[in-house]
Amino acid sequence: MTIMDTSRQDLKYDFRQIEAKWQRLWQEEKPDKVSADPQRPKYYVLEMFPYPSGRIHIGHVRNYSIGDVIARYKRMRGFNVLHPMGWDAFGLPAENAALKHGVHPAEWTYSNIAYMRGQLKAMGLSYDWDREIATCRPEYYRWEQRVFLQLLEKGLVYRKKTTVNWCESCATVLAREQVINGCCWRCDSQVVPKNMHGWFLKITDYAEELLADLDKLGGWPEKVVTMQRNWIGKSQGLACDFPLEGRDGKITIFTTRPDTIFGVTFMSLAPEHPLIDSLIAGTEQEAAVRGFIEQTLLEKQRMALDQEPEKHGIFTGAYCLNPFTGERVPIYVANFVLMEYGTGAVMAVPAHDQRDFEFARKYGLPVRPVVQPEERLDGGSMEAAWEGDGVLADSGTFSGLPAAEAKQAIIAEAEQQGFGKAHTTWRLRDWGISRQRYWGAPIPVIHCESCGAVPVPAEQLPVVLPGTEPPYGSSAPLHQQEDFYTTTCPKCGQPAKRETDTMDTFMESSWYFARYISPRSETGLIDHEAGTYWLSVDQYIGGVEHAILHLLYSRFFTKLLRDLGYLSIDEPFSNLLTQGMVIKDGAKMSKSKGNVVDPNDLIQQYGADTVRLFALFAAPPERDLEWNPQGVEGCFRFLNRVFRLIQGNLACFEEHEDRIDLDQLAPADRQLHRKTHQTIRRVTDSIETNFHFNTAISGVMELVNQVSAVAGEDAAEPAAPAVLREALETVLLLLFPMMPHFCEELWQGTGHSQPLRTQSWPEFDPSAAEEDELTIIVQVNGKLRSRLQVPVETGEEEIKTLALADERVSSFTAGRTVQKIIVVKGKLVNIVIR
RNA sequence: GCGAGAGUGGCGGAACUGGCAGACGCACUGGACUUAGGAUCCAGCGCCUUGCGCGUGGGGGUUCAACUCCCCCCUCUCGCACCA
Repeated sequence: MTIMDTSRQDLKYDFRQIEAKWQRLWQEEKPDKVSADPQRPKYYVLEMFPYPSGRIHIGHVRNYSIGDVIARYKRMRGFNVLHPMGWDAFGLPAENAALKHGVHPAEWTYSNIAYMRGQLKAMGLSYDWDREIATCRPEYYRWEQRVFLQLLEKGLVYRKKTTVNWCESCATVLAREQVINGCCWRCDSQVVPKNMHGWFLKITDYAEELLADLDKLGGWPEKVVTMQRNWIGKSQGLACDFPLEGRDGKITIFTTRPDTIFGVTFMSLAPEHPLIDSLIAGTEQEAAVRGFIEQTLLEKQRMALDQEPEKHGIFTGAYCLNPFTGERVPIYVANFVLMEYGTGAVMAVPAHDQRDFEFARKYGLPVRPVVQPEERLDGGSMEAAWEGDGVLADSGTFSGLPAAEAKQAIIAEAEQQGFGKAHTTWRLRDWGISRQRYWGAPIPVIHCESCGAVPVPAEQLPVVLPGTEPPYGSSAPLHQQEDFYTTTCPKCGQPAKRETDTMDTFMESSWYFARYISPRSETGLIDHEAGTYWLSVDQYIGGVEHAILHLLYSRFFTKLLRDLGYLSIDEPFSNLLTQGMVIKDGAKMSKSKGNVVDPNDLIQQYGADTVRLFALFAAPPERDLEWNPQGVEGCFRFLNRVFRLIQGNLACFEEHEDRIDLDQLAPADRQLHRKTHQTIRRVTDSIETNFHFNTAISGVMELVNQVSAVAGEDAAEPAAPAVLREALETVLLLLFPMMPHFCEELWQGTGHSQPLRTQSWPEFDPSAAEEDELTIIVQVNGKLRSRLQVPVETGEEEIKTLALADERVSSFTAGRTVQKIIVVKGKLVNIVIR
């Protein structure tokens, strides 16, 4: 036993030896390996899995420390805890590394995984390592391919030609988040729109449910829920046809303000609107309109995304007719109308829409108010659009109706007349999952000249990405890999070509939480029974940067997998904790800023327990954490203090007198015993209510401070051994989830035969925690003037008397009239004087 | 512009349901031990004009009592951004 053998003088907290010892043991014994057990309550805690970029960074340290405390705490509370880890292993950086260093992406990825796994183990994280997954393995993505085919069959996957963000110099499609101010995030060259075929997932079919089920996510931060709600962006209104004047055809518009339809004075089309061609063909405006469109599109491309260009447009020369009034409406092309939203055509109501208003004023178009607030609007003199509520005016039979009522009435009328209907528009787009990249999961489709896009038969799955087994082949995109590319059609047997796009890596991360349930299953994506037991994830933890993409896709996938019969849950993550960033010198850590702290160095210098403690102590988890090297030092000091404190009081562990009799305790012992139980209560509350480990830790620090005052050789009155022992054991029990190696070592060193991890979380004894004296605050006119120490049972009248008799109080009350005295039981007295 | 969150000592952060503002830690100051101290221990530590003093971004309000509730304003962070 390392501790007992050393003489007190030389005692040192040797974290290297201690951490290595316990990690070795955990590696051998696998104490955190779990299986489904319906007899026990389960708890599934999950941290967002990392991309194997090469090394763990400090944000990972924080994320996994938080998750590990929760996992260990829940185990001590008797839960059967699933706590897995894996690798989000497909992605662009591997290809970049391949280009730069000539290593195959697979080799690069697997060696990174091996290194980072070692780093995680050096942190002492309590994962069930037997469940580790890597998404780049065919054993993983074969199920994704299977799901893809099932969705294809259900019509939830489709292929279409669309405009994508294309980087010429990298020769690839970029995801929207990889386009920064119109430029490529890697090479900074201009991103251009390009029309290409791609595969899409019909997330819009689930828009309604994705929106409605946000209400079930009570355990999510409000912020994330709101962001998702905005992202989905439901708006309800009227889709309505405006027939063209003097020719066949119509313009369909969408509006959320059908109540303003009598105020339409012109029509605006997006520059990309397909109708424009036929409207202007052969007219004298043709050249001018074409020139305008060309310039607008160019401008749109060049414009930095964070500024709005001035509104401008051009008259096409054509008119359409307002279906309600038959009035002629001039048709404009306008630079602010988006083809991607609604129908690409907007009925313009300058009196009630600020953009239309600005446009109308600029081009001298009429402004006609039709929704009148109390103070009557005048189209000629208005200075801004009125977007508020009001009563309809100049609106035919609808005049006089309040706007809200008018909306419904006008929609009903349009439906009855057959030129419009109630319509809902979504901001959410279908999810384009095709990537022209090598390092991703192949899309299991074969293109045949006569049969078209043919699904790969299920029994031929997985479609394995070529060249991922050593010796590694080329990392070139799949269409350059002849033997992969060329195949035969499963339907007609003719020569055919495989799909060469791979899937967006967000696909893999959308369902990994489910694969952890039965990661080695070769018969299905998930073992149904185990899934029923373990899912959903009780606590998910990760960065807020995934608030939309990953978390929305995972919710979507959960519903897809449910509808395919794999899962029986509606939502994947019952509770979500979005941890803040780790910052240094006021800025996010980044290589370019040169303020990066390498966890490796820290663990070398202080040990994992200290680093974990600091990551938990410096800020509550949801807030940004300012990295402070001196703060780390302070945590290290704390560990050393506790170490010495326990070493100096080993004697109290030798006696095994367990009973603590409240009535027999000396006042100092009673006080320590009380503090011990108050600390248990406080730490438990901090963890249970909001995972505020920072306050939990400071609670334990207070207890340690108090023990220090009454323990050891220097103490004036040595504490009773049983009380001291209880206090010290409590310190170890409460700190264990945060600093497991340290606490296990001391637990063993103080003569316990069973490991600390098998112990239950301590229960607090309310009667032990109870105070028998109270400090009553005495205020005069609301200001603190004195304090009274009274027994708990002191009555109100007595407290009043004592307060008035208090010397410091009477110096304020002397010569004044006491107006009233307010007594708050157990807390304070406030004497109000004039 | 819209939406969300935040603003407390030199710093990170505490404060239950309206009831002691500044727990805990860092930094700093003084002392002890010491050849030495960047170890350890002890003490101090919001501000000032030192008093019926001031103080939780600013201004008002409700209240016996406000970091906490209400109104107005300022600043910062994040997200979305011409969404019809």
